[in-house]
Amino acid sequence: MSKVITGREEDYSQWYNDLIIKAGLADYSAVRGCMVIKPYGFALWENMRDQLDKRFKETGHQNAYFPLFIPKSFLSKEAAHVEGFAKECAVVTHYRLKNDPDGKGIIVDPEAKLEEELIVRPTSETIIWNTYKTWIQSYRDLPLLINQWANVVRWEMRTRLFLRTTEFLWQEGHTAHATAHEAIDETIQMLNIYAEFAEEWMAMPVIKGVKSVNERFAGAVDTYCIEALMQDGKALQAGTSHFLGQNFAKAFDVKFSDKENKLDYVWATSWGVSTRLIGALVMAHSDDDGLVLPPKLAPIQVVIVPIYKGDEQKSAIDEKVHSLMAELKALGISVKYDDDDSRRPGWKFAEYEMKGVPVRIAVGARDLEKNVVEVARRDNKTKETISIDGLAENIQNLLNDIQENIYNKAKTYLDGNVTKADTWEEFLRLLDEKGGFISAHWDGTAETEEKIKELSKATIRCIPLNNPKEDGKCILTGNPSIERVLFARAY
RNA sequence: CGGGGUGUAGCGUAGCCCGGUUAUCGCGCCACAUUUGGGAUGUGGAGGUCGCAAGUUCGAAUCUUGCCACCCCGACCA
Repeated sequence: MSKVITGREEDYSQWYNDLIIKAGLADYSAVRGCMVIKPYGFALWENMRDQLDKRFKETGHQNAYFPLFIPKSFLSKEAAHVEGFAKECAVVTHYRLKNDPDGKGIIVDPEAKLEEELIVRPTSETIIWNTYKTWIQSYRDLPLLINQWANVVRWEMRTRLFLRTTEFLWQEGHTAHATAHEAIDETIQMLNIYAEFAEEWMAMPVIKGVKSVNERFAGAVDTYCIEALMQDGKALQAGTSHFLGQNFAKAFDVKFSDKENKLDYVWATSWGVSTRLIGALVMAHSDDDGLVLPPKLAPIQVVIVPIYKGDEQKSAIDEKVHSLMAELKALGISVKYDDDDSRRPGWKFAEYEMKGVPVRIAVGARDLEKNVVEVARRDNKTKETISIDGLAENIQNLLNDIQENIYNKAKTYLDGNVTKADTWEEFLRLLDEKGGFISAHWDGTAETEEKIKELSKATIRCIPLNNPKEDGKCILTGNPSIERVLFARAY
């Protein structure tokens, strides 16, 4: 286990920040709480986005785009929704600047005050449901299955690269259905897509579950989520899928005529994942040497480093590498040849380890004589000398091995860190000494949940799907309980 | 908004307590040479409103006051 991960919380934060900046994923910007996603980080996001987008389309969804600005009055139409987001909204009040009459630069023109203020969307339910009202009249218009890729703004007190920034990128799906049953099926379907993506692509095992009332999305009937476990023992909500019931349909008066010509409100879902997934990826797999990226998402899957003395050796290596790259690319493997002469091999080795490139191939004159190359894998840092014949296929297999190995390692960690607690003392001790998820009985009341949070800083992450029923006593109050739920300290 | 901390070159810093020539060092950057199998070496060079403003003083990175920004911890949260 890493030094940094067992260390103090502050050190871990520092390490996380430094790693993201050093690996070239992102950087803080001139704007408070906002970050610049750098090309390497964005390439990673694009890979995630493409795969998710493909799954959305396979399940019948279409992309669309709705406005960045939301009239203030829209936000207040759903009571719980406005309550949940009011405290973190950026508000546009004016539409013009002018020169300061005192000659000191530029000021907001007081003449240009907006009649109604605009909110920079913290999420798009309201503007979307306002639009859906005009799109939906009949059951023939349903289901309406829309997704949008967008940015949103939430004015959080404290920010943290990728995990919580003032502006972030995400996708938000918003669907309308004729029946509650169908909407719930959609909610679960999307949750499953997120879980599969996390596990198969990010190599990050997750627990699927449903949120308690306190942790539920503002305006939802039920919030389903995937929860992942970071290497420092804290949980991270990696995606959510909400069954909204008829709350937004009622707030925005979205009705449809069914086959019997009866008028009813539609049933809704919304679901989203964000660039937070990149933060999750970093904290799930990284080690003291830098990032460890799963091959399926790595912007660069293979890097080739030449080792040579003089032009003659270099051109012999170039020739071999170019044919090798063609073979790798033919198998759909993204490969970079770093023959930058201003960096030495050792520097490059360290650099690509920091960046989490899954496989490194070193080719030198010595190797060419023997028709071999040195292949190093990032996940377990082992090196092997492999024949150039059939190398591309071997690399492809190796990438699959690495993907699997990273997942298995994370899975073992997760499985080993879901611990049962039956007394309050044990609960606190586990949180402090071990971390991870604590499976414990809870009396089901919001008050108890709140009290537990106050006393221990742990929240209910979820009630796992298919959770076994089991009679017990609440960890705090001793009141009767019908099942265990998962607690953790979380990001 | 509370607690803690930091602002000096692209990055990291010394100097501040105890005011005094041309602001220290390392990394990085530019040029040349030698190098290249785990973050090379030498020589030369460029790069600074010492966070901002006012004050004290013959003289301020250094002292005083005010302000600003950022980071960490807490409340809030995808």
